[in-house]
Amino acid sequence: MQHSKPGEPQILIDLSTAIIGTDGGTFQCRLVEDDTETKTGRLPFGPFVPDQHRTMEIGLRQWVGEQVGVGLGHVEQLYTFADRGRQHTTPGAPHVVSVGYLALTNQTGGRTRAWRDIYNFFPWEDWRDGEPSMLADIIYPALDSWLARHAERRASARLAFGRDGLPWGEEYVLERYELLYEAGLVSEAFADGRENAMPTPVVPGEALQLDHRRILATAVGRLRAKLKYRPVIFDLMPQTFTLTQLQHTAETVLGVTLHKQNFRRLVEKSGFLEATGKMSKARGRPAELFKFRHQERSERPLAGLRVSSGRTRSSEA
Amino acid sequence: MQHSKPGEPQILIDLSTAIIGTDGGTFQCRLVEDDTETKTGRLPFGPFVPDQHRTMEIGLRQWVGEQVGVGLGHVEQLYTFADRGRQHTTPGAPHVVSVGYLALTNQTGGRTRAWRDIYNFFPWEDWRDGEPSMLADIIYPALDSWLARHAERRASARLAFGRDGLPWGEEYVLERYELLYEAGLVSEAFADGRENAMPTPVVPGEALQLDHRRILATAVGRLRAKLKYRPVIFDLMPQTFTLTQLQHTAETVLGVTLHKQNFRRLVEKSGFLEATGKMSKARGRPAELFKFRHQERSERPLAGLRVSSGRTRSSEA
DNA sequence: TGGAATTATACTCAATTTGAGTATAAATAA
DNA sequence: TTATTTATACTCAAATTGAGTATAATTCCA
Repeated sequence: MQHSKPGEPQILIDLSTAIIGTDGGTFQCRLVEDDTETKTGRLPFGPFVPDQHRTMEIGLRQWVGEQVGVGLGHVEQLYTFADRGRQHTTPGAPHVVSVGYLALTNQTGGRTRAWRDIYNFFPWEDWRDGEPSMLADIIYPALDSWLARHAERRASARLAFGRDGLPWGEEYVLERYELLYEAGLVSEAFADGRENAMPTPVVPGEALQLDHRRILATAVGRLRAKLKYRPVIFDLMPQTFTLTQLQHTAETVLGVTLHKQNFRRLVEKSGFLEATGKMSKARGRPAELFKFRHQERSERPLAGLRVSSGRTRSSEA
Repeated sequence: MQHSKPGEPQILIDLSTAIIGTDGGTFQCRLVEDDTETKTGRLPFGPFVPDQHRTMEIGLRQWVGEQVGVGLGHVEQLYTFADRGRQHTTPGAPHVVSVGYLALTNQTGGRTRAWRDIYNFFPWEDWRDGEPSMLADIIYPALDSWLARHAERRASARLAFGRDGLPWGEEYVLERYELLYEAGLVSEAFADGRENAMPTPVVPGEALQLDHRRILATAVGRLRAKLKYRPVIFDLMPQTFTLTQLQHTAETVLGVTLHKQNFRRLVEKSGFLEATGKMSKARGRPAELFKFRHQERSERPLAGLRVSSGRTRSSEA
């Protein structure tokens, strides 16, 4: 019950934000541009300074504003990571705890270097064209060989990766990343000094600085789960949009394809949409433009968006 | 991107754990017994000391072990609270951030002073005998008068409390508590020096020290939500149990009554239960004793436990 | 100019799940 | 022995879901 006495090592809190948006079928995360070309990317982050920041959200908005200047919609706290040896590890330095946040935006900056495709960091998470072949080719063999020495983790691996006939749960993004980390299959596992040599095989997928890829995995997992019971998808949409655009956004986030007619039925029944009367001009038959009814936001869960994972893109008629 | 320089005020992290169990229809939380009779209760908590605790969970297990000595089942991080002025507020003292945890146990100590009924702290959350009359009698009038001056919070209040024909969502425990706090209707709102005099009416319900009632509200909300998609309920059950006991536990946690026959159907179909062949000895017809299949735990979501809120206890045939 | 291709939208239908019962069985209490 | 209590089995209509087929309104291009 006593608090730590003066003289004990200081604790520092970093606020790190995964800013997520979509842009025409790509799933994007905003990185900071201040790094040299050769270094791995990083999320916007900075210390929580209680004297300046009445709440952590105020602090994070300051760092986001200064470092990337993106307007944020929905913001939510994800998780607080504090394991020793998973982030900054200068000996003697204060211990750094990082509080991860998810922020959604509908202003993605197209294809600048700063907006990066999230599936670059987690290529095994994109099932829109069917099961990524890297799972069977690289990940499962490597994971199985590790599991042979770590039988106690087998049940977690079955659930996370949907082995032995279990379904692939698209929301277990963090669980999958953590297992790969634990198995030494992502390069961050070796930046921490847990082991010395970085062995092959390391699974494809770009790394990020510090524990930022872990925070991003948490963000994606949370967003995928939340999409199914809260109307957060509209924070990713422009003012008006067609039902197909809405569906593509959902598919981009979830990493699976959906059944078009049923998606339509679900979303129309939900009561969140208001027809604008205007039409989109595109290739085939024009689609009606809808907008989100903000008044309804707080009301209904938009239950569903239940994945009825249609065909994959490649197998479409 | 720079970290805080030496000389800035120190940050302290408190790890606070809401240990939850059930005991024959009461919903219990473990408090620490070291307080004098007159003081409000508190959760087990203590500082996170990075040099001693490799992870926060290790730290919390230490404080729980020392302060209450309860064996923990499922443990999960809830949220990190850091708002200035919502906890310790000695000026000049280090800023305290608290990380709240939920822990489940099946060893409740009966009716000691240390195991307290959670609905003492949130009496408006127990709908097993129908809507608590205090809502219409005390809470809604007080809340409405506050909302008249804070129209921007009206939508949140409608969702949290299920006004205007919206359903009561039993998982919005934190949202309801936060609104009552914001409206100045719980006594903790005045311990912080935000306002000086503590006005009446203050809503019924016992307070806890620091921000512990807020952490407990987070815990209950999370548990209620999680019950619907993960088999956490079994962490609250003894080794073997009848279906009725299982149902009573679910009702106790959710604060509503369930339709017996449908609960049975749901739970039998889930595949989590294994009949032991033994029978319980009680008043009416003996019930079969079941046990939880641990191997299945990781596999299925126990989808459902969908509240089909049967009759209230009082209106039963 | 007139299909072919493309995209949007409407509608169907069987299987499953849900909500709300009724009916019956096996014990104890009086 | 009968009432009371509790457990369990079964029914049935309504709603939801999964997976289509059918048709409409455009542009593309030969």
